[in-house]
Amino acid sequence: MFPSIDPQNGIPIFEQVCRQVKYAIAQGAYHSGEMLPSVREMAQKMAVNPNTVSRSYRELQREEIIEAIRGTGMQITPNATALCKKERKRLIQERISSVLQEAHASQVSKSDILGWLEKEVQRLWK
Amino acid sequence: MFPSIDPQNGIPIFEQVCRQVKYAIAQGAYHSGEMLPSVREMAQKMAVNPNTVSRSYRELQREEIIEAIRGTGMQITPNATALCKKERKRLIQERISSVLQEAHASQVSKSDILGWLEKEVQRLWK
Amino acid sequence: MFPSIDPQNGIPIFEQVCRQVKYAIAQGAYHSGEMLPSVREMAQKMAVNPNTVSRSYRELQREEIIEAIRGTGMQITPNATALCKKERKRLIQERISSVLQEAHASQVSKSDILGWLEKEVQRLWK
Amino acid sequence: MFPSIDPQNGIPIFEQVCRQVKYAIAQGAYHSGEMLPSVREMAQKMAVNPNTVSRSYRELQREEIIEAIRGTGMQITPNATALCKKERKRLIQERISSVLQEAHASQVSKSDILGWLEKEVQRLWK
DNA sequence: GTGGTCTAGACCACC
DNA sequence: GTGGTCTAGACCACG
Repeated sequence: MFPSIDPQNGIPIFEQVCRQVKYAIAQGAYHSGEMLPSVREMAQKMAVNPNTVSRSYRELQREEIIEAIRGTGMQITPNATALCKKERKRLIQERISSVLQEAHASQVSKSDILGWLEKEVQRLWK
Repeated sequence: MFPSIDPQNGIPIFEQVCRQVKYAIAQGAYHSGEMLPSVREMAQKMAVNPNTVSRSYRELQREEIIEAIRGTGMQITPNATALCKKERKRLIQERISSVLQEAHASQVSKSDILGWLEKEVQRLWK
Repeated sequence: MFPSIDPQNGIPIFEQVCRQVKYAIAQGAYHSGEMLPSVREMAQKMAVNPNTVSRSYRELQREEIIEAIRGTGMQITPNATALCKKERKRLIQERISSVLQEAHASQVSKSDILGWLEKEVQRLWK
Repeated sequence: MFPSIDPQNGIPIFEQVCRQVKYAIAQGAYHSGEMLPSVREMAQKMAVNPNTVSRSYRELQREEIIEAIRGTGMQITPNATALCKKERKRLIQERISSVLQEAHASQVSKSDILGWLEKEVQRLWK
């Protein structure tokens, strides 16, 4: 279900956990009203310190993607799916914009950049 | 010549200094055999502690982009321009590949992604 | 465990720390997966500033002898022992080659040099 | 006559100049009572800053290998040849002793070390 | 003047 | 608790 995390790649572990939960929600692996695994369960699944999972959940709560049900656990909010999808889209567009801007600043020619983009798009979307 | 650095953006200052020097070399602002501004001079220009610049220069030395001439200063190596240009190209291609991969994994449709790319390329390369 | 360092012998302290760690690993005092003493601990043991130890650890990281586990400490990499042993061997062979070359260039006779070598080897290896 | 110096190898340039002069004297290229080239001349020959040659000469004077003749230049002292030869011998013996000691401390086997020594001696003294 | 090293003390994010 | 970064100020050898 969750690919495990990489403690060496510079991205904080709690951030990686957040991303994976959001990703799972955006893909429809969790739906509104479902419960997320408990902190301890999730920590074990991901081979991560429970404190770290706890921090991730706190973060997700702040973004209103999950909410704490006292004595029960963390529940996916009604608009979680929409939020996660929207965020993914925004993030991807931002990254595209930023990399193209840098390419332009580095004086990469239009034909070079179009070539690279074409190649990757072909490869991925077959 | 050098835009100043942003101490708040998460990227370590010494890393920002490295990047700016590499960028300047890639753009042809420095050529092989020229001397880089002295540690103290650069530190003042960028409003940064000399130790920080020193660390950046050490890093650039390790990457064989500059070399220290004792008692004299830091000199651009013969192949610095090639190295910097190559690195920029590699970085941009990697980022393009990675963002498109994520877009694909998020099930963005081919037409959507092509639309976004087209729009940005038009905007930047006029 | 670690003999302390000599701040007066021309070799930078951070370099001496690196060497001692590598030496300890080559001798089998540390094994893959173990944690190195923390920066602050090592600094106290060696009566050195923590920043200096930090620089040594950074260097060892670059050589892939240890890796940083965030919030946890520095861990010996899987191939650290092999790397350290190999480096020691390389260094010794280089030094032998260089001193013999200089002896030859200085027109030391073959019998003289053999005599000196024999004497030292006997003395050390009993 | 003088091989040129290497500004990148860690050994101070003034030290390299000293060594080369001593080496030349030990080899009999200069004899007692002869004059050394002037600071300016030597600096040009070696492509080095005159200040640096000056410092080397000062050093050689301190070791009583040359002496200043006012208004004339630097003269090789009567016992220069003996001193230089003796120093070379001492240096070589010290370095041999030190590297063998390190090899022993690193638990290199007697047969390994003998093999390496043999190979190098054969190669150099043919 | 140059770069290189070291110390001291501070602050940060992470686990 | 951990490592990582930054600043400040000092000292050194080199050219």
